[in-house]
Amino acid sequence: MKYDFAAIEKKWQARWAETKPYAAVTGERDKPKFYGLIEFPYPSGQGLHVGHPRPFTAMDIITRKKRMQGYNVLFPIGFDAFGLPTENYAIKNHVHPAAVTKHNIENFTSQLKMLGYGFDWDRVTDTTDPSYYKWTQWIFLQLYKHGLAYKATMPVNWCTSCKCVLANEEVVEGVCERCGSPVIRKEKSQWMLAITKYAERLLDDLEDVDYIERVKIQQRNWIGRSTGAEVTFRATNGDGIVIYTTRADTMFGATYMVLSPEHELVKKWLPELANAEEVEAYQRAAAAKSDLERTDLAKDKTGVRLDGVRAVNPVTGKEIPIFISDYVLSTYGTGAIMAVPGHDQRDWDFAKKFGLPIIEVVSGGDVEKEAFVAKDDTAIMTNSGFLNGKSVKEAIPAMIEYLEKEGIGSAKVNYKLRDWVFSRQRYWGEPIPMVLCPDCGWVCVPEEQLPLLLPMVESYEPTDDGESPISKMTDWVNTTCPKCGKSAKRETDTMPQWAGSSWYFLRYMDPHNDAAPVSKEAEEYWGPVDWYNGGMEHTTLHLLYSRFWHKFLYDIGVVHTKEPYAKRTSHGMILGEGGEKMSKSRGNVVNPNDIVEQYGADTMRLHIMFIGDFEKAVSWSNEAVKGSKRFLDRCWNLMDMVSDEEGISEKNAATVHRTIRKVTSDIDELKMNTAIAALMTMVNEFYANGLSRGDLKALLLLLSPFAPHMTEEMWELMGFAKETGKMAMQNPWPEFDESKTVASTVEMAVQIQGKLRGTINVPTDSDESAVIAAAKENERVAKALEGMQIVKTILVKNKLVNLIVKPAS
RNA sequence: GCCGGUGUGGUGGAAUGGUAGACACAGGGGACUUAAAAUCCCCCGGCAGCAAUGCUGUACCGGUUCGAGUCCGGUCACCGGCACCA
Repeated sequence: MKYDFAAIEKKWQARWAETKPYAAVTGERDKPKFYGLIEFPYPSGQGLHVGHPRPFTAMDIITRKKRMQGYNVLFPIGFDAFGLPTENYAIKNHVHPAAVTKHNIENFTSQLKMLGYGFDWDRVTDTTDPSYYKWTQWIFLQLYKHGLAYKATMPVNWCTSCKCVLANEEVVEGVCERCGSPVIRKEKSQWMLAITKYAERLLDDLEDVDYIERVKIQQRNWIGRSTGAEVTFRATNGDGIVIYTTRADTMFGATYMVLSPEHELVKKWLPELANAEEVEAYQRAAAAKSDLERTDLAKDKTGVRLDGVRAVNPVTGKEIPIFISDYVLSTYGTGAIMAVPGHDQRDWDFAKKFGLPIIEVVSGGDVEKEAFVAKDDTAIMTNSGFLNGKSVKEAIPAMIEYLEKEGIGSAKVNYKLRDWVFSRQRYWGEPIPMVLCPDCGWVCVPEEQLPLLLPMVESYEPTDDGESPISKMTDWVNTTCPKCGKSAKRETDTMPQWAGSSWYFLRYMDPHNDAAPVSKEAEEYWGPVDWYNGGMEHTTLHLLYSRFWHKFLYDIGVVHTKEPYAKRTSHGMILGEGGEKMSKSRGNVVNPNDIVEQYGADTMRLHIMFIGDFEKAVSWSNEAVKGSKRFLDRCWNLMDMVSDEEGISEKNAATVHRTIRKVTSDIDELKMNTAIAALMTMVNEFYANGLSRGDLKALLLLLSPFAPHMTEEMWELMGFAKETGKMAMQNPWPEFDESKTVASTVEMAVQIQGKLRGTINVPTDSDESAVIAAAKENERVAKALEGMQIVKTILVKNKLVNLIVKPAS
């Protein structure tokens, strides 16, 4: 009988839809729970591409194995469906984004079902469903009520093409992460979320979670904690200028100061400056620069000296000039620095350009050539009064202690992380449930009025003045103040795409709850997510944002754990043939549908796992898929050669037990490629030795997470389903017997001086004398030993023996 | 510049400090077949050799070790992240 994958896959998918073997049971106490999560897809119009099945199949395999190991498994799926591509498609084709979304979700759903994933389809969550975004809005209101959401006018990243504000995390190398258009700075009033208040916890709690190291490192870098000191410099007009420095030790070398162009003291001082016009011109020029231009011009320092105000270095007592320059950022530290050109390269560059004095206060370099920035023990303070002779490491705390005693400074921790710009001037997102009343200011939409539905509009086009399309819907915008009843206006901006995805994993636990985002009972049972796999590109966006929301929900008692995800792993990208990124323009996009049609879902699943190291990028090869199909064919054909023998056969025992051990541990370690290789080896052995019914049974159970359709069909055809009364996937995961993994004889390597000279077959666990005796009988070894005497032997049991020899005397 | 990662056959990739190249793809040979496909079996890093076998080989240079793809020091190349963060 031929392996008719199309019919088999259709049959089993229908049976699973009917019997729901993947349903998770909230509150099941007889089994341990396991919550496996994958990042829910954005339902794009192109449908699933080969990038999706990689993480999905891996977690499907993990959760299938967990079920067989007796866990109550939650493996859910949903759709992160708000977002720009859908909106843009809707604009172009004059259809409502909701209709586009519905259509795309249907398409995705059928594709996911086609691949045979064991999702609990009764828990599907869609971020654009009002019954879902009701709770996204509710969480926003809680954030607002706890002072973590606020409206602020500030320079924000503005995408010139999307006509929309972007979060810092969405700007990559000065251009929009989505569309690649230049990003400029624009003063706008925006909703902000105070993620910086959680910076320390987001950093510290990384210690308690099992994330792969590069994710932790990337989050740490993004949060960017630095320790230093804040110091007040006195200006000649009496004002205090607060600066932040990590190098308090170098204060004796501070020969000038720099404020960011946007610094408030500059505005205050303008009237008393002799060159106010020049200063204002510089400020205007800096504001007009895009992020890209700011970084492009990094090499060439610009700035203007403030003519009329100077500062006093508090440790030297000397008067020093003050500049404004855009190399000092308004958004980090205090927006003002003391410049130490001898020991900071940026200050050095600026000082050289403006002819400012450079003083060496740390010896060891040549400050005439470049800034000397070393901080190790060999760097010794000089020209620095009471610090002279100390190392930099000693000098920093000594100076901070001095500053604190004098009352002019104190230790300070700073973070690179900025607050999260939370409003978007687009249609297809969650409306922000706030009302602006001329008398009461910002007022929350009452919780009982949620969800605040998106209004139907005629056009979704963003406006050139940077207002949301909803702003034109006067019926919707004009409302009454929930507090005082007077006429008021609704917020017309919507939430960013990251809002809905910041808590969706909680909704899966209790997807139909209308009284709370998630019930206490369900959250306490399922939380936290045991294993979350997703892309590296979400490390500083989604992953950080959702940790922040979760910590907030913890603080207000919605969830019982500080961290949402106990474990986080990450998959590499699937590249096109030749290692290039898949893209429509290159024409190298692989559609999973085509693979499934040609080879079947089981082959697709198996191959995407076999293709290479899960964590690394791999290139897709249409040719290589055949190998995975061939393997499944070989498995199928085993049915023709299986003997009547029940139980694991004697001749295959070592192979079978070893394979069970290998596959079991490899799945847990996400080494699917070597797990499959081990299964292939086992099948090759079966072809060489023949196999029993028990051998085949073990193979089917081990293979069932990878190729669930074919294994169920074979399980049934072989009569195993009748015997056990269960589908293969409902049987216990096979156990291995360590004692049976070893064969009676082993092949050992014989080395002489560390070089391989031959191999010998000896009984397992042979001792040194037996091994050496056997080695001497080996022709090649004997030849190499001629005229030599053995002076030392190193024996690695059952592996190798290394003979150290010297010429016989 | 800073922080990560990677470098192994024609290709994708395996190797708790212990027989480098498992397992596959491609390629070559054979069996079956009227033939092809499919299937089954064998070979497949390089150099030399009919072969047995020998030498050599994991980006490069050096070190530690009985033994190094693996550990240490240095160099080069590529990939990812951050980037005027004081």
